[in-house]
Amino acid sequence: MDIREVARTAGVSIATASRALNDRAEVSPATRQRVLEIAERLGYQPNISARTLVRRRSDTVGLLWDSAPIRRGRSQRFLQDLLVGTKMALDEAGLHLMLLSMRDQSRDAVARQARAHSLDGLILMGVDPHTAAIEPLIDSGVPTLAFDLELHGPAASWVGSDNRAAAASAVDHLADLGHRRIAMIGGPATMLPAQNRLLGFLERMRQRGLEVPPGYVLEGDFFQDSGAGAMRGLLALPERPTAVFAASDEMAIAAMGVALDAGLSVPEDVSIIGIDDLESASLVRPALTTLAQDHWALGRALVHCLAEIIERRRADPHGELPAQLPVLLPTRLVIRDSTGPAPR
Amino acid sequence: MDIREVARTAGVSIATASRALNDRAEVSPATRQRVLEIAERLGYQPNISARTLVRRRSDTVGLLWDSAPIRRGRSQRFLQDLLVGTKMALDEAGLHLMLLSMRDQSRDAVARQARAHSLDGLILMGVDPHTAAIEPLIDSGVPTLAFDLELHGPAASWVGSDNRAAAASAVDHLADLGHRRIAMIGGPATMLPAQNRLLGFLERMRQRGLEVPPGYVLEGDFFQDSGAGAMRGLLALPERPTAVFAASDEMAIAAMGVALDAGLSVPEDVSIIGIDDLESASLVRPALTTLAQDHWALGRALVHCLAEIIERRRADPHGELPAQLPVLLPTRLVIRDSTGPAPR
DNA sequence: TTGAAAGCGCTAACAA
DNA sequence: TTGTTAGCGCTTTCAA
Repeated sequence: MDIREVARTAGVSIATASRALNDRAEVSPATRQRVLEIAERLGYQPNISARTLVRRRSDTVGLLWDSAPIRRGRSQRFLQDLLVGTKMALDEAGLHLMLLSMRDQSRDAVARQARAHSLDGLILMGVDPHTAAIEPLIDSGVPTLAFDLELHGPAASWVGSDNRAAAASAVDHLADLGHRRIAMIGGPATMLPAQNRLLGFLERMRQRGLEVPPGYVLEGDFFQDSGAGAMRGLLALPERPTAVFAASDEMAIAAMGVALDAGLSVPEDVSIIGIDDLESASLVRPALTTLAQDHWALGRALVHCLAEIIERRRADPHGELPAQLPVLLPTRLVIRDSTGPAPR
Repeated sequence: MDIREVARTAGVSIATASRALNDRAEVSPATRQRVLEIAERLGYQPNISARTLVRRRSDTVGLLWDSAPIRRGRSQRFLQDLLVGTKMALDEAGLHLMLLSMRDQSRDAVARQARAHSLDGLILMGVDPHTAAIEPLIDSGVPTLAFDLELHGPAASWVGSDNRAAAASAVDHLADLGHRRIAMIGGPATMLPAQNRLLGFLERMRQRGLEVPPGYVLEGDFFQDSGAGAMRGLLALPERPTAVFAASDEMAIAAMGVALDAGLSVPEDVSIIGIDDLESASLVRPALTTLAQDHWALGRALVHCLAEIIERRRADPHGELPAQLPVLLPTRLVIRDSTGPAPR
């Protein structure tokens, strides 16, 4: 069932059938109508490969998601949520989604995959900023948008939550509750969100005149074990904090578990706040206070930017693109039961 | 940079270049070597659309995942895990993954998409068994494998956990701890896993001589709210159960929350066991005892079956396929802190 | 407004 | 072992 069959049945040429099917202007209403009806009746479905081959665009976006951490047993909940949000947004934009793998580790593997599949654009999530693959990708000029990864290039940009502001809100929330000894369990120093969360934390602590004693800032890796380990360190301190801000819900929940197991009450003895708003956050007892990242909004924002770059590229393949600014979305403070007034 | 360029540079015909690139036997080692080197040097990357068009296969599998529940705010953690497991397995099998959407609700939308993209196979997850789209899909003859959905056809089959055995294990575990008043919060009656979990529960209860009083079997929908609601019902019973088996971790965790909020101790007053082994299960306090579904193994099993059907199809496009049997994988009892000896 | 024809980049049948 | 050639199904000039 191809376009030839449709054309023959409708008694027109293939060219005309194509024009009608693609809603081109130069075809007469009557003809268009007839072709469309016949295509419908015959169950005609255009062959995407043929179309992509000749149009040199696929209406498909590739998504690169480094699954190595998951392979090592770390779950990356948040990225999974992000994936869902992004998929929805792509659906709305009429773009297909191809999941790419990072198995091929060669420098330009990604750019090559993009070319091979005639991908219109690329999305990066959970990709290490030091991956050698990024530079050739930027150079290739394929429209690319990343989550939480500073990407700058002629057709590249990035989207993320405003982590600095988020961390500041966390400090504000705790400080407003009367806490003065506030510790932070940070993320890996190489990652942008971790950097900004730390920055926002330190900044706001200073602004509010709160000290950060030695040992009060620990580096985790966003995953539970590191959160638990850090919390044990915090509890062993001669003067332990009355509140802890963890740079991920996963670490926050693990930290809370350690506190509970140590016989402390949360939030009576120690308040804990996370960031992400994973589903687990509302499931655990006490339910976790956290800064919610809106993965739907992030997905939409990303797809929006990407679609715009693609559109611009199409309109003028070699023109200058206006510099793309990163989009930073606000987080939302969700107060649950793991934070309360400072003890005494 | 196309195959013509490679051929010209190597001083051979396009056909020979193609043969060398595709590792065909009829090409001389010297020629092959030369072509490969030149392709490498030129950064040649075959155009997938062109290849798909002529070969009529794409080495790509489509994954259909009904995101409507997520759109309604239900998370489907387990499917997300399954997606990850499946993606890994596909990578290993050298298959690309295309995420399909169910936006187009017409009966044969899926089969059409499969044809349009020349997809080699299809994976269904979280798809309602009553969806009208399934029948035309089966009829279309596209190799299709589903999770937790009885699919039978010339090139279709399915994979899932052995839910009946899983439920039986749950009963055994609780009964071994001395529980006699065991209730169950089931899943939606239309869904296969829910049916089998209920069946396994009732069967094993009978086998062990345990009664199931009226009101002891409640129907939920796998999501948290229904678990909480059901638990409230159970606690309101004149003689409340000492143990509850919930047909999903999400319901189990919510049920546990209700019990805790009602001032009961878990597992001292009531034991709770779930099924899935979501990440949250190990995060909540008390940590949830559950029956773990191995999503990696499920993914691998599914991809294995699918690849086999695809292979067979290729070898003999119109031959009879041997009847595919569904693959049922065992679950694993993970004993944590939410189950304990029966009270008194 | 329509049709004829070229060609997107590749594979594979056939011939040499 | 290699080359010539005919398409795969579609879009898009160009001419009518």
